[in-house]
Amino acid sequence: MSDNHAFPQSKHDHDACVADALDKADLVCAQRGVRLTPQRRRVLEIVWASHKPIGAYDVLEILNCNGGRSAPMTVYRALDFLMEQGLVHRLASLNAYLGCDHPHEKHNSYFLICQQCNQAAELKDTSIQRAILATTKGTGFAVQSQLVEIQGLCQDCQPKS
Amino acid sequence: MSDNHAFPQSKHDHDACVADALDKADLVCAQRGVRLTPQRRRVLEIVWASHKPIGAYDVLEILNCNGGRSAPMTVYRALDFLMEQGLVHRLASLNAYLGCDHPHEKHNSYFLICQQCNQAAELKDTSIQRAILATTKGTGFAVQSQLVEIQGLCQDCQPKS
DNA sequence: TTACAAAAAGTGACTTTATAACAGAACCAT
DNA sequence: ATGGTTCTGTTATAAAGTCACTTTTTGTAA
Repeated sequence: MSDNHAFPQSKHDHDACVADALDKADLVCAQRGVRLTPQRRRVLEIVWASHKPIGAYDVLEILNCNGGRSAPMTVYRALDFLMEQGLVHRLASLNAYLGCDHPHEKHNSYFLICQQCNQAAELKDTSIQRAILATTKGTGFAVQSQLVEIQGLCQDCQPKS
Repeated sequence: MSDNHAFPQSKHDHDACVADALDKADLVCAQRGVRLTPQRRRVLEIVWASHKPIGAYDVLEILNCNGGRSAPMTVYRALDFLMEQGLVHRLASLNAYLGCDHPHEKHNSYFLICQQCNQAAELKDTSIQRAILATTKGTGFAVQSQLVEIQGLCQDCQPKS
């Protein structure tokens, strides 16, 4: 079993992982000529640091934990920017946000969400995409975007046999 | 192109369609020994009558339009029951509810949502399901349920060539 | 047939999630 | 420097959903 696109390992270096994501973000924003301002960077950092889908108001709470007084709009604006740039994704079934680890490329991603530990994994695979296109073909529907969120139990949370 | 599982035709008999759905609902509830009370039946009727995904508060408004005084809980409780029985589905990307036209059988459905006319179609197809299972296989993830919502333009709303 | 427990509905306050609208500050290209 | 654009602050409010408790209805069984 490869660890490619899988759930974050329980024993990995969170800090390095977050730092890496921020580096990537700096890079793609510089390349695109958009501004990863301190606010936006801080929100991205918080989302990544949680290492699982996190709600906007939870982000806000962390943002304000040192006496800050930011309002919800601040967080939503930052999240909107980050989503536009593909740096975070929104999980509609959780009303929560998750850092994306390959923001440099356009992709149709879908998500595995563990109902036990609340971790989520983003998978990048074309077979579902192909199945969707094949299935909708006969309907005359013009696909623009898709939302695929799969609930279940990750390997670590399954009852051991 | 078949009209099987497609968008509702613009010129179909809404009333008959709703009546049919209610008949089916009566039947499946009777078979299962659960109670499709007047409230629940009325909410189901409203959802069906809209013929497109409808929000809980919009249901409430219709429910109350003749001087009723129902509270949100009333609607949410009815919707919860209807979802348990597979009589309606919730579209997470819209926070809206849609009547299901084949409540008698268990099914993994997915949805085409037109961004123009806001109609939605429920598709029942196993190829996406198979693709999901095939893709998740290597991850050790145990799939329990899935959410597939596809945004785009239905045939009627596409720019004509 | 009445009495009782379970299921359903009523009620009001409340929580969570998200947006609107407008004012002020920072940035940056000329 | 200055003026437009982008970003942020701020207040209020909308939209979606839940909690906790009460009352009513309903099916069942003594």
